[in-house]
Amino acid sequence: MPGPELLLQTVQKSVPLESEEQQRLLVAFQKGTFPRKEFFLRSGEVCKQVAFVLQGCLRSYAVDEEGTEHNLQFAPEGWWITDMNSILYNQPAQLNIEAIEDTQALLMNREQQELLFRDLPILERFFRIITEKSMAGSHKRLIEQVSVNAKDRYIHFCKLYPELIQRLPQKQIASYIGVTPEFLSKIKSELLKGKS
Amino acid sequence: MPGPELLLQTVQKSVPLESEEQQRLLVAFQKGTFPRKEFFLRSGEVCKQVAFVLQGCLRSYAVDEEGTEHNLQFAPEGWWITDMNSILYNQPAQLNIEAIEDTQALLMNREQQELLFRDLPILERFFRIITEKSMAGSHKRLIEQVSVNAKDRYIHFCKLYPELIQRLPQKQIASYIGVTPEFLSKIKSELLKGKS
DNA sequence: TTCCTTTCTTAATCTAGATTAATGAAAACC
DNA sequence: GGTTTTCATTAATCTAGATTAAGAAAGGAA
Repeated sequence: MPGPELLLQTVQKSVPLESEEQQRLLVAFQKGTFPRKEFFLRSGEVCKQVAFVLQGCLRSYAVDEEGTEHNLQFAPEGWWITDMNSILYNQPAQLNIEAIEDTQALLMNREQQELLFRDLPILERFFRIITEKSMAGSHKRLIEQVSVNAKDRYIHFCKLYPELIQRLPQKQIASYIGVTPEFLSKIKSELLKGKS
Repeated sequence: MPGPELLLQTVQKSVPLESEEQQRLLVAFQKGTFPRKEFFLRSGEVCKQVAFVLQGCLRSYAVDEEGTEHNLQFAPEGWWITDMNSILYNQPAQLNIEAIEDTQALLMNREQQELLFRDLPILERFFRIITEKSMAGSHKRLIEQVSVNAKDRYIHFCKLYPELIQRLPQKQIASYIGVTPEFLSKIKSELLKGKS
């Protein structure tokens, strides 16, 4: 059962917080526990909350017409995750967000967040900053997806998230880089041949 | 030569502004003029500014190893555009941002923007909100790219941006939806056949 | 230990979309 | 107003990655 220290640390990497501000921040959240395979959000529901992962790992994914899952994001410890389209526009989520491992998270709903911004403008700054950063990340991801082939996307993923390679089943990584598990298997065996 | 009214209108769709606040906002910007084919940003440069388009249209694109261009975003009147990765981390831009038409824009550099946030927290709110929205848009785009086929991506683009279909050369749209101009041509002829 | 489910691998075949090439039509430029 | 780039189209061929199928490994639960 990890405490909320990771959240305070994370926020304070971007903006300084007094002790009372820290308290005010924490009361905006509630704790959430998600055993492996349980859902934080199911597509069709309206997403009301943003999650900050303390332990474990969540993933967000969309399902296409053929029923194939496409991973959008992994959220291990210290990451934020939500369905921005659903929460912003109050629309049914296209995304599912599911625990890949037993997960502990801090959850904050939108109204709480807006009250928080009203009380502590510094936290509006924090969220402005992390939203800019995740915007930048999302752009990088899109560029990579359209302008790099599958093998190089895999190589890049390995460099960028070495700990996730250890931690996650290959099929989850395949779904993230946008190939079938069979093709990822082929890529890996080619890489092994090439190296030895 | 359009004035800055479009900017004030746009901001005030999200947050209210007093008259003095409006003035303070405007002085953070300078005017920029980009004849067709001129660049607001070239890859390799460090991006220092965000642009708000008053008239005309910009596009951002990345170039892959084979030299193929991949359009990330179009910015017609009322849209914001920048290279978030470059401006945030002060790194050489991966993106090019070029005028597709003769373009008038308002430009603001990062330091100006930070001073603006310090003076007017309400504008930090505004940028928090539009960054959230563009984050949501970027996510939608990524999901679409990986889970929908080219024909349906084109159909969706036509619905979403009917005015751009009129305005832009097909090759720019092809590059945005992630196909070659030849294949888009094929898609279009199939759609025509199907309809008649 | 054994059974059951999930995951990974290999290989054959298939397909959406790329590439190449050639032609005609617009625009843009002088 | 001609000429030179740029753009759109069609068609033949090619390829990265999907699909299908089937076996091997590797957990988990009991």
